[in-house]
Amino acid sequence: MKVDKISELTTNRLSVYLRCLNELAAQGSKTVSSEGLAKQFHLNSAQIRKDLAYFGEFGVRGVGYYIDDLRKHLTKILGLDRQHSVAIVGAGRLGTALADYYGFAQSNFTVAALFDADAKKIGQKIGDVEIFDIKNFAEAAEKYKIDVAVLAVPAEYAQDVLECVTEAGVKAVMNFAPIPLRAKGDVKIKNVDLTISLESLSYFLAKPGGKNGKNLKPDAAKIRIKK
Amino acid sequence: MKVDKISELTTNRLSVYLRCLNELAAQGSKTVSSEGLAKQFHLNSAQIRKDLAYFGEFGVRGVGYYIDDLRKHLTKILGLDRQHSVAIVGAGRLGTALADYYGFAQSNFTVAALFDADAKKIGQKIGDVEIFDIKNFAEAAEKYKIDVAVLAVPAEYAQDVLECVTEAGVKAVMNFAPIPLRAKGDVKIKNVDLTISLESLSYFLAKPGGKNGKNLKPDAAKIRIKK
DNA sequence: TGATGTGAAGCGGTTCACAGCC
DNA sequence: GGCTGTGAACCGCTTCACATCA
Repeated sequence: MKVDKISELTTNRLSVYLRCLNELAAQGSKTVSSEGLAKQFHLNSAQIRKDLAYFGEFGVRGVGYYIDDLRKHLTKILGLDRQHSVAIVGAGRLGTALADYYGFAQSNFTVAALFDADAKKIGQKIGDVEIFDIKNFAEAAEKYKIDVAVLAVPAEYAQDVLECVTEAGVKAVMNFAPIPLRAKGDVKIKNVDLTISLESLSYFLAKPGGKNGKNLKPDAAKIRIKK
Repeated sequence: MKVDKISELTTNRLSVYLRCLNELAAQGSKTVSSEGLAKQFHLNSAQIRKDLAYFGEFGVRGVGYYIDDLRKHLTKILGLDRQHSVAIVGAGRLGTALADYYGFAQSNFTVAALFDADAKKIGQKIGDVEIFDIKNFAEAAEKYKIDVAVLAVPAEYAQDVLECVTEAGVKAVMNFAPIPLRAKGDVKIKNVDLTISLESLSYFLAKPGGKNGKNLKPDAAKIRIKK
């Protein structure tokens, strides 16, 4: 297995494992087996072993994994040993809320700058972070060494903003706009689509057996015109 | 295929299809083929047909789908024809930002109440929405007919809050806290884990070939202790 | 002995390809 | 002729089960 063909499902789980290990370390544990981790955090032990084995042989047979050692490896693998500099584009409610989201710092991300197109907002500060004109993104990106952009703009502007930030050399983008974006080249986009999540909840509530147990008409389950 | 065994991947795509159809309708189109949809929005035509066919025979052979008709079906299937009433728990930055997130209204969700444990916040209003004491969740939930809870609280409180809201009868929960929650019974939880998304971006930037093309040492790709 | 690392089996979702229908 | 609806093939991820090794 080549390291560049690892699925995102695997890397997402690495984040989860790291959290679990942090918790165990805080409790004073020194080692843990894949089975122990799985039991405690409702995971699958074989999957843990397989995920870790993609990156190296971190375990000791008969013992398990040394927690501190494995934490260091995962931190390195996930790139959490380096600082990242974030630009948030869109200084509306969501953008400004994200500007002091404590989760950023937790993962070695620093919000370095906000951007907006609204002249009234430019120059204001959210905490320590100044709002700049999106037109000046490229120079600010260089100055602050931005390597991650968060898109918190209305859907209709998202594609344009994406092109703006990728042209400035940003390779990692977190998109909150509810539309699929198309990027050229080697750019990673993570979509956080709250609309889809909401509608998924709505589907769950609406579907037969969703909200009110099984007391909806069962023959409403499938609409069939013929057959 | 029973309607209750449909994967979440499918229902998520239904949301996407509905968006696409709304866009086409706004442009004045009347019908569209699965192939047409796929081409325009970078989807797979077979998958569109299969997803839709789980719920009925909405298409017409030789023609395609009538856009308005299909929109109505999808709206019904996703439960977007009924109003939902949302409680946001946690009146911090994120919770208050979500309180006037326009995406809620778009999907027929109304934010009816905010909740917090901080006495200083209780009684304040964010827009039209009042902040209540989380201790009074059950009665407020009944009064406002809350059917969806959004958890925007620190990770260490999330499980307790979850139990509080599910005991009040809430069956659909959107969780922003970066920990996996365990619910009893027939409760749907949607996790929006920004930490995992961020760390996924971090992984992408850190991995060989991620940020700087292919100019990192190739032999750093896989750490192998032996073999 | 006890737990890892891993080939093989199992499973679910996606894509193909075409019969069936308008 | 054109496009849907769908069985079958395909593919990738998960889980199993065990050889391997401390």
